Amino acid sequence: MREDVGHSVAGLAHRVPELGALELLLAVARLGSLGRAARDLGITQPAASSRIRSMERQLGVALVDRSPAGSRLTDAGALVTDWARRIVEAAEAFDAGAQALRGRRDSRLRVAASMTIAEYLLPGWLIALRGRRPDTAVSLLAGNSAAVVERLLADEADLGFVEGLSVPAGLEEAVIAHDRLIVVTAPGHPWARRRRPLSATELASTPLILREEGSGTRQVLDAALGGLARPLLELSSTTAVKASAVSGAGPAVLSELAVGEELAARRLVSVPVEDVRLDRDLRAVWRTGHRPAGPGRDLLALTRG
Amino acid sequence: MREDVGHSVAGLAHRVPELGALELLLAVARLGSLGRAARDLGITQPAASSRIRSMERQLGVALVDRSPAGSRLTDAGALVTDWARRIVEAAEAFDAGAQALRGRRDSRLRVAASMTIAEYLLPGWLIALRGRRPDTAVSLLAGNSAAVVERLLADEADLGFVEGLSVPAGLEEAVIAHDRLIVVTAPGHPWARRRRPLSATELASTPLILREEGSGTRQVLDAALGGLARPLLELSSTTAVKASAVSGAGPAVLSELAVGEELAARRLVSVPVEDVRLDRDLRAVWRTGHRPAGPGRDLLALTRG
DNA sequence: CTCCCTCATAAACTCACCTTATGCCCCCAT
DNA sequence: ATGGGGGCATAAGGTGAGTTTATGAGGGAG
Repeated sequence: MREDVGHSVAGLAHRVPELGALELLLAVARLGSLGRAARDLGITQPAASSRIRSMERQLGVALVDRSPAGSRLTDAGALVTDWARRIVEAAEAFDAGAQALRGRRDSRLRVAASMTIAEYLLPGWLIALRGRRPDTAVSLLAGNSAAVVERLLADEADLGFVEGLSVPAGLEEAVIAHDRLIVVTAPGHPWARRRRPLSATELASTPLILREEGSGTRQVLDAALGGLARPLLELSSTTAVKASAVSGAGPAVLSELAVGEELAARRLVSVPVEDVRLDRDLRAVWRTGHRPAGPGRDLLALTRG
Repeated sequence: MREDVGHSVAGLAHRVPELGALELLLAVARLGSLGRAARDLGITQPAASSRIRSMERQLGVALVDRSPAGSRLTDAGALVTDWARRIVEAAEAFDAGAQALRGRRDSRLRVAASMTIAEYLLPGWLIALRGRRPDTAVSLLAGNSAAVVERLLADEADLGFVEGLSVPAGLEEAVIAHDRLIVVTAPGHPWARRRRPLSATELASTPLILREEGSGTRQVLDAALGGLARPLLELSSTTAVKASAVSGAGPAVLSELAVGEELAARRLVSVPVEDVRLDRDLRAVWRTGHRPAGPGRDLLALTRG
């Protein structure tokens, strides 16, 4: 369990420039001059010059070509800048989420969302919403589907997002997207090299790494297999399930949303399945008669294909 | 063009904890105690305590429940930790790429890759490779397909990755994955609401935001349309094309790899197309008779589905 | 009851980063 | 030719965040 993503190379922070430096690099790429980039970030030109220089020293690569006419990225600099952009985008998602989490009850828009949606989708939506309505304060409350429903009925949230199967009474809903559970294993597992799809009975008779009973993910799987899922491990967070699967503990069943990066990096491999309905809808929900208006309506519009 | 990802909220770095703090938070989540997390990162327990505390102050949310038996994440803390993990993973990719970029000629494995692959796929592969062969030093050279071929033939690289259509002489190859070009627009564009797929003639008769002539992306599009692609803008980097499309300048044609996040966050919308072959293969290439052995063979194995 | 592990607090030190104040270089316009 | 302005680099000084060491308080297990 200690051999996964967080495997303590102990010093990532010393080998990767800090966020401010990466932002500065992006600004230089965008504006074409150290001085303009500095002004853009509200620091002085010598500070920018020094920061870029120490980043180049740290990485051991020249990033920008300085000239009396301005500064342009080197080839290596362009590549580094693109990698840096990924970090900064993740940081923007973090920031959007964190602001909503801190948001007080007097926010213009009170959102309640299930963990999976809050984790993987909502930050992106909030960034898009901020692009359209920069002055909207959003507050976020994350919990399981039952908690979301409760908040809505108590009028403590204007708009909710859930992934369960159930259609609660007293609420209206709209399907906004589809999700699918998939079976994944570490690349070394025998199933990783399977060509023939797994059957429902095979899946039901194999011990799996699963979320705990009561979670949306588990509900869907149990329903699909007729309540027969046999747990090898029962863990209470998507992340813990992923970590176990990556470390080779066994096959796991998870939302497609949760494993995109792991599949791309081949830390996990998807195993084909047949004869099992693992699709599920993601729904927006609100109190009957209180269809969201204003910013809520905008957010809802963003989430629909 | 200034209204995109890098839109200078000027202070992201002041609102997002720095990488060291995020790593610390992940360690606390993993190890269940501030002290153990501190030891894991090679700092003292008071330093960890203080850092977590200032992070909580910065975010305005309690992240961990302290008890004499240890520390566990709060609900909000679990969410924040998951968002933080995304940043740290992007930083790990950055680090893996940067190390390879700095790598000297005496590295055990010399890789040459096209920009798109170096940008989006290679860092993940390098992380996976490091997991299997921790002591392998990799050097990376990124350029267009022609440069990759040149390096291989001059024996300045052991293994290359290209996305072009061509099959160069003197080299052997293996298809490792498939990529697809897609048409994207900002959500406000009329095409974003189309249901009927675009025809080849429609695509060819509409001015598009494109990569420059000579790029792999442009080659594939020109071939698919019979050399008729009409540029609205010609830009020399994938990033610039994306930024223009996001800001609503017009429809763009880009690799699927490049726009995953933008599609997920609805900054861009994919437009269906019919009767146009926009698929392309991603290939590993090496000098005839010099099929990679050792670490190169491992990397090759990683990249194949 | 005692030992150990947990976390918090206080005081002193370090050092990375910023600002201010320069200087040099180049291009352009007068 | 000759300022003026934009570009970057360097030097010197200040400030603050993060670190360590030292210590104390609380709870659980043997």
